[in-house]
Amino acid sequence: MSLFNHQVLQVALPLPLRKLFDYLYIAPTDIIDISNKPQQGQRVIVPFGRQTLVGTVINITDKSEYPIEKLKPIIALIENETSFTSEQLNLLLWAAEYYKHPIGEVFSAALPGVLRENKTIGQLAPQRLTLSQKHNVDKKIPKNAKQLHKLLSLLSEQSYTRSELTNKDMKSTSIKRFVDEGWANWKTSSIYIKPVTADDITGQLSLNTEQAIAVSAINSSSNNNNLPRCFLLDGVTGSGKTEVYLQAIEHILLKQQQVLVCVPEIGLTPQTISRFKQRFNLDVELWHSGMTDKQRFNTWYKARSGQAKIVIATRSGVFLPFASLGMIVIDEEHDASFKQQEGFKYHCRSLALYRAKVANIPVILGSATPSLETLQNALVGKFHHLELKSRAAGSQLPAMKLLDLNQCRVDSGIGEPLLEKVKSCLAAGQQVMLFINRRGFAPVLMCEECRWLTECSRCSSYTTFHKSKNQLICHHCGDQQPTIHQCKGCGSTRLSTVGVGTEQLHLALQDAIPDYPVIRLDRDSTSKKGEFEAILEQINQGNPSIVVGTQMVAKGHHFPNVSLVGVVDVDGSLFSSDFRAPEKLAQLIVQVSGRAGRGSIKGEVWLQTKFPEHPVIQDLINNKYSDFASFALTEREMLNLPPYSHQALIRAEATNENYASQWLQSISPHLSQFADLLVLGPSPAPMMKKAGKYRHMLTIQCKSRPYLHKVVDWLIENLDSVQKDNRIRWSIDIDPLDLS
DNA sequence: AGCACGCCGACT
DNA sequence: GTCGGCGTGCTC
Repeated sequence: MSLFNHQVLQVALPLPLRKLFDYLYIAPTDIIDISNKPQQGQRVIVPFGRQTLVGTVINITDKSEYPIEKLKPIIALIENETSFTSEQLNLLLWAAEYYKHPIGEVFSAALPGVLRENKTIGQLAPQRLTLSQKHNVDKKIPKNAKQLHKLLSLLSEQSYTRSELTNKDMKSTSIKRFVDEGWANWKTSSIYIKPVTADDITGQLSLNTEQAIAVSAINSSSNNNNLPRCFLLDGVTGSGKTEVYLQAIEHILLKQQQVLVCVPEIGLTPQTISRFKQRFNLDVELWHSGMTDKQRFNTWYKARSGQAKIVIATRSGVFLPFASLGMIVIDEEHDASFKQQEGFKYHCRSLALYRAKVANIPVILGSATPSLETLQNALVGKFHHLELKSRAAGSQLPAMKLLDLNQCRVDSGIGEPLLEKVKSCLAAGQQVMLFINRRGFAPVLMCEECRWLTECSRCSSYTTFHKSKNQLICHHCGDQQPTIHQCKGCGSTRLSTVGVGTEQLHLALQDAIPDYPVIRLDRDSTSKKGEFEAILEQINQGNPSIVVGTQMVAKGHHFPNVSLVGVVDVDGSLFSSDFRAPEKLAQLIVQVSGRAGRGSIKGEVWLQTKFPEHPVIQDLINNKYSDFASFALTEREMLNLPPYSHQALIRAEATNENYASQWLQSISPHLSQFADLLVLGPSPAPMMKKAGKYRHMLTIQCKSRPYLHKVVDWLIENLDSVQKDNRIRWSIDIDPLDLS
């Protein structure tokens, strides 16, 4: 059915529904308004049931699947412009399809908070202080009023926002004077964006050969040959990755394009930011969750207008609009915080790669410990592999020590020699850091006599000991067996679990070393705002103390007085149910190695293990990360694990202990219609009981990504009809990282 | 997700 | 007699 002068708008609404809603658009008869025709990417305000919602126009047609007489007209087009660039529209449509996430939530996630409501960009655009024309201000300012003269000369060049003026040390009283006198006023006008010149860039460092090769490879990558434009910048700590970024960025800026720099959540440190600001006398903007709505809008706006030359952002920065994006840098690309774990579970790196491919611009993925996914891409030639192997003079690696826990007394997870070493460091006035990799920690039952571990009889995984159920559960395939009390290898009854938790370690240390403070640093102990910073401050004072923490402590911060780092629970990672645990452990060890012994003290890193001959352990202490990585990749290939296969995860949660698992169980038979598919589970999520909900998951693994997506499409289409159960809440995770 | 409607338990 | 619990169903 076609309607004269009526159009059907297919609108994405911020709802957890994988569909669009159709609305009528009735062209206004008013000739003045005729210019405001609906376009894709335009925000609209629509009636939805009893509420009104802000949505985004995705398609404009003249027919609808829905009975056309039931269609409601939109309330209004919010503004006379598109809220998403065509680059964003392309990215978001692809992302919704790839991650199988409700499209309205995807679009909503890409908007700054203030635009999720019925407000126009024009209303929110930052006000700029603009010089009035008629006044002869120069003569009216007293000679000795330096601030006012400086402000005048600034404003003679261009208009400024309040925050830009504050950044230039302008006092609010001076600004007020200008406004009160009528010399200048606040306007929302756009500004002339000055071209970037070589004068805007200062303080380049000279490059070593490897750095120079990397910079020239990136800068000479062009869009008219078939070489990949994605670069893995694989450089050890202290090898000068940042200088390579900066010089590659310089090249883009001089082409009058913008650069997006994505950093891990913890990576937005003042040092990083100031390094960019020192190098470039240009508009460097930030984008992260700690900013206010207004600050976020300003960055969004400046990226879109082209004013922001560089945006340093956490993962959601990949959605920002750019007038002319020229390059994306992902620093510490292996970092798990690039994957969103809740709601729309996208990976910043994957989206950056897609976005860059469409825009035909280069991407730099930088890391000292690249993810196996990225290394694999480099190996098969999808990415250029640029290596920086030499480190800056003066920095020396700490000594690595392996502590065999079979050969010494162990108390609460700490071997006696390590405890003695901790004491001697403290006595020498130094600090000690002890790490536990608790994420993915799962207790495995082990025989104290012959070191046999409880294995799953159905797959090649180890089973996890569940004390509450008194069962051994395989988190890989979900198989459950009653707990055994005798070793199947030697018959011994001396069975114990591998691994310790932070609390246990914290208490044990306080007990053993009462004279020094034991500082616990992890997500649980730092949930309150500012608490984390307060603890960091305490550590930074440098007084002898022991810091007990999880991986988060290893990132971004360096404490000057740490001479000893201990990785307490290496074995927990070796036998974890998460196949990525060894990779994470290797990354952690490389990172903490950079933490021990800065300055004059030579550091030591101690690894505790009951399996000193384990190949992963041997690789970690004797070889470089790259050796470990190629070993790990071989193993992944043998076991057909990612990146040699692809995974999708169905997570289900329910208030009843058994519902989620039973529901997932009933899904499995329906999947047998698909060939070449490995279905694992249901198995309990590592954090099985969370907020009173019982969580289980089903892993689907497949060699072919398109085929996997076909299966997931079928599931989404049929999950609610085949196995209707509204006591269950389920979600899908494509390319899951954290199997919890 | 909201927000209604709807049908059963403890309160003025 | 009603207030309110959250199960169920729908929203173009």
